[in-house]
Amino acid sequence: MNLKQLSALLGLSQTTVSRALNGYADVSAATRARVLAAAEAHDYRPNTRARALATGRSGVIGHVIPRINTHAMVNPIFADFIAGAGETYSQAGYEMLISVVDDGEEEKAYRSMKRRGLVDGLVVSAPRMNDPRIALLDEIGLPYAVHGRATGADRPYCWVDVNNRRAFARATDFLIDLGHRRIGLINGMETMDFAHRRRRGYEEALHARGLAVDAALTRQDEMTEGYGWRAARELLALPDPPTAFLVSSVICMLGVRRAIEEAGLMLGRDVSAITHDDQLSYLRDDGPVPTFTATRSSVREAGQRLARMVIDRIDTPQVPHAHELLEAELIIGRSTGPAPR
Amino acid sequence: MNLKQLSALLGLSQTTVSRALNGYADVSAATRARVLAAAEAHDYRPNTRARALATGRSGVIGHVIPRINTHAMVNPIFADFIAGAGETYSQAGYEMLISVVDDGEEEKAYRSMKRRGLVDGLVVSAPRMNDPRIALLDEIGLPYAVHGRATGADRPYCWVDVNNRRAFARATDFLIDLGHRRIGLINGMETMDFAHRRRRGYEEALHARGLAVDAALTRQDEMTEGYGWRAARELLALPDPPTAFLVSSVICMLGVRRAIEEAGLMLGRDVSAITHDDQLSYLRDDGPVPTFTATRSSVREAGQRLARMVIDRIDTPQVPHAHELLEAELIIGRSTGPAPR
DNA sequence: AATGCACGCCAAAGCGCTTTGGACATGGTC
DNA sequence: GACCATGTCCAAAGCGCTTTGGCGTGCATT
Repeated sequence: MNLKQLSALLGLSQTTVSRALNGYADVSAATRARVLAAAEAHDYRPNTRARALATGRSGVIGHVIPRINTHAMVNPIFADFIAGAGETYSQAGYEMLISVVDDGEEEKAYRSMKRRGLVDGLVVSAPRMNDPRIALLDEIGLPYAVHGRATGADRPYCWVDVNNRRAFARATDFLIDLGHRRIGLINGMETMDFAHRRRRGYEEALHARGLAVDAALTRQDEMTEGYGWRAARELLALPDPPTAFLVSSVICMLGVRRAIEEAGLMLGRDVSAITHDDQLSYLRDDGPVPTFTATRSSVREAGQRLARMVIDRIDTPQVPHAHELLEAELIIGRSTGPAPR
Repeated sequence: MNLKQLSALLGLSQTTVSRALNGYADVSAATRARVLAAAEAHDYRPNTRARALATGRSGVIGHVIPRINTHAMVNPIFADFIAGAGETYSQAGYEMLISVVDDGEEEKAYRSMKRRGLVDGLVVSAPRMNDPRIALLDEIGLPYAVHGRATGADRPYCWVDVNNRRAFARATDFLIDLGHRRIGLINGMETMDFAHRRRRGYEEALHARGLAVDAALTRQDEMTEGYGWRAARELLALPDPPTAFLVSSVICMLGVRRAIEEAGLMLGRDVSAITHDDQLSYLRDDGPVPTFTATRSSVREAGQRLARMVIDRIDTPQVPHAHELLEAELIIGRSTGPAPR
């Protein structure tokens, strides 16, 4: 059933049926009701491609995921982020397109998407420091919003981000309050903007309390369980080991806990640790008293908000760039306690 | 730059330019070369929507992810699976569309996708026992392929699956060879087809060696770290506890290891455990000697193969339904050893 | 009676591509 | 010289929508 058939059936022109369906005012109430009823009865859905061609809008928003080498680490937060964004898209009548492109082909991919009219807008993920994609997309002229910020980008752009700096500053502060003086940082890759900000929060909090930053106590790498374990093991083996850790993700934290327990220590008593918790659905930690003390912020919610933001950007490009800074909650669990003396 | 402009520029008709670009034979070599050069020079890309409308094919393949309640557990293998499928799609010139739909709306979503001409084909994930989606998609007439099988589906369909039954049978057998007689099964939800098959493999292997299945030694649930920990803890607390475990995923396994270590036991010496390993990129365990003994099969590769399969299905629907049964490797790591006596 | 104005509807022109069904040369066959 | 096959190219007709511009009709205004 297409528009032509539907309008023939109703004895109306395609114009009128189309306008009735799309809510134009110049259709009488009676006619609109008839049209709506018939559309419903025959389960009519306008053909997406034809509509896209006619309107010049595809109703699709793209997410580009770069494929680094062949052994790309897929971001563990990807699934939940996508789920969140996807929910919002569905509600708003948009579709989500995911494009896996070889690293280095990203620019080509963006340009191609624009030229082919494939998408109305884009979501940019995992911004790095001075991320070049922002200037690029402005040049290409594709609406977009960024999940995170790109320190060094000197132009305005839309973003949703967690206040990573403050989250890690608060967490550090909390540990200091508990009497910890040597605090290890098991960070993500600091070329990633979020990790950079977390380090800043950590360092600022230490300074504010008159504590020196000891480079020997910090690590950065891709956030796997194995990395958490290795890093914590190494740090615990130092002559003057840290009594507490800041950890960048729950997966990492699982490794940290393992290293602590292997060392015959007890998490939350002998050694404290706070992790950032993105609330990944397959790593939920929300009993009455959570296992881990954490700076918590739902990446799924970030996905929802970011989706909304791109849509707004597409609908009203003239509005100034929107920002949303989500504050992470500091959730007290069983992995922290007073510094042992 | 669109086709009209490009052909005007070349002094050719749109027909000829289009046919030159699309490799038709009735274009002279010289003309084709000219067209190709001009297209390259102006970075011409045919408008996807117009082409889709003209050809009746969208060049898009859909992945539907159902959103169960609000607290949907997003599948942890989702990201790697998507990455694999996405790679194949890019190479084949297809795009991937991901649609998050409320549970219960799935049928409506499929029908709508068909009517709107949104996608040329679909990938069905996480099949349950007697999954109704298979009959539904046949009725709707949308090409598809299934990631996994649906026990009870009585019609032919395309699928890619891991030989879960054999993998778990082999793992069980291996543990029996090591002298284990009481083997616990920490399974996924057995409404899921893969979990059902794993249990079958486990039971068959026990029977084949004359061992009885002890229902008290098996568990099923969503595969989280916490579940692995709880299940292993409970089982270890039994009067006659298992000396070995079969575990359904690496995330679960992390919890199992924790429970074992908390109990003061050593994994691989006092208690053995084998997990299934989907080779998730953020949970890689591939040192020279892996931490975990595992039945290993790359979900990313499954994504690649499944993508290829849907594409083939779209291109040549008349061909009989394809199947691919991937055998999991049994990788010996440090989490297994002879049964203590 | 002439004018103006909503109101409700429609014909037709796109959107940018693909594809059908020729048209026109050229050259070889009989 | 008539005929046919072959090689190149093209005009025009869609694909299924949206949107522009306009056409009647009836009613209030002048």
